[in-house]
Amino acid sequence: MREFSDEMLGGIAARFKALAEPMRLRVLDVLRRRERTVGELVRATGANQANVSKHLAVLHREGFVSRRRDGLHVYYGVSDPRVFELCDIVCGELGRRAAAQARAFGSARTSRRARG
Amino acid sequence: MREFSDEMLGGIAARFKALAEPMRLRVLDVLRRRERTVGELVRATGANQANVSKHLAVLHREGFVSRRRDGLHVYYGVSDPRVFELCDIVCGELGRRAAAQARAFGSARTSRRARG
DNA sequence: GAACCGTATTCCTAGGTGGGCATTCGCGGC
DNA sequence: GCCGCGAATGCCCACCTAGGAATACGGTTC
Repeated sequence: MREFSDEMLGGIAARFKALAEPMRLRVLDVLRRRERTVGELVRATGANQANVSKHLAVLHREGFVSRRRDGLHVYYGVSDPRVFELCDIVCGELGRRAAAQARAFGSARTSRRARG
Repeated sequence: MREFSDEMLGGIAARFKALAEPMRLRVLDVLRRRERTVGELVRATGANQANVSKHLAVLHREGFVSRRRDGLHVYYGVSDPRVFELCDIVCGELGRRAAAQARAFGSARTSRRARG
């Protein structure tokens, strides 16, 4: 009567784990607009080259980014834009929770407008 | 020029991390249909009571499940059904990748149909 | 082919975390 | 109050992993 099998749970968890890292999310965020070389990502994120490569390997293994070699450079891109849907859903809830907290803390001042 | 601030990245990553665990996903899966007590979840998941409680604490901290006390029992429920959207998106990609792999492995037999 | 550039990989360490166990807490029954 | 039940917490251990430094790999240029 389960919706997900054990194997599926493992696979889903593995993909979530790939996203459960601020630096990897930042990499994806940088890739949002267009594909980038590893060097560009290093500059954009502030992390060192080895780490960026490792994070990219994880994202690639889980199918979030694509890889393309061009001479000395390797270009990475978002292979499925739905990953941003994931972030938006998570982020939306985050925003709602923050708003709820704000209402709770500042209820005397903002309660009317907050829920109005 | 970033879409997400550092703070947001941390929050998003924290929520993904809460989902990056097969046992927690299984708990959510059990809660999909209706709310349950901790004891019911223990029986349904096969994990021991302490672990289930700890996983529920994580899910609760990140806002995925709600809590309701009723006498000796504590009922947990899914506080935002969108969490299943997250799983479905991730799972859908998983399915597409599996299908692609199946095509790759079975190319001798299916290559004509697979790649046209 | 030697030097060079960009990228990937390896080794290491410190910190985080799931699981098991024992204990404590919250609440109701007696 | 004491006991019993369900749930939460603390402690421990094994494992994993992000990050840093050094090194290896791949490809281009001369």
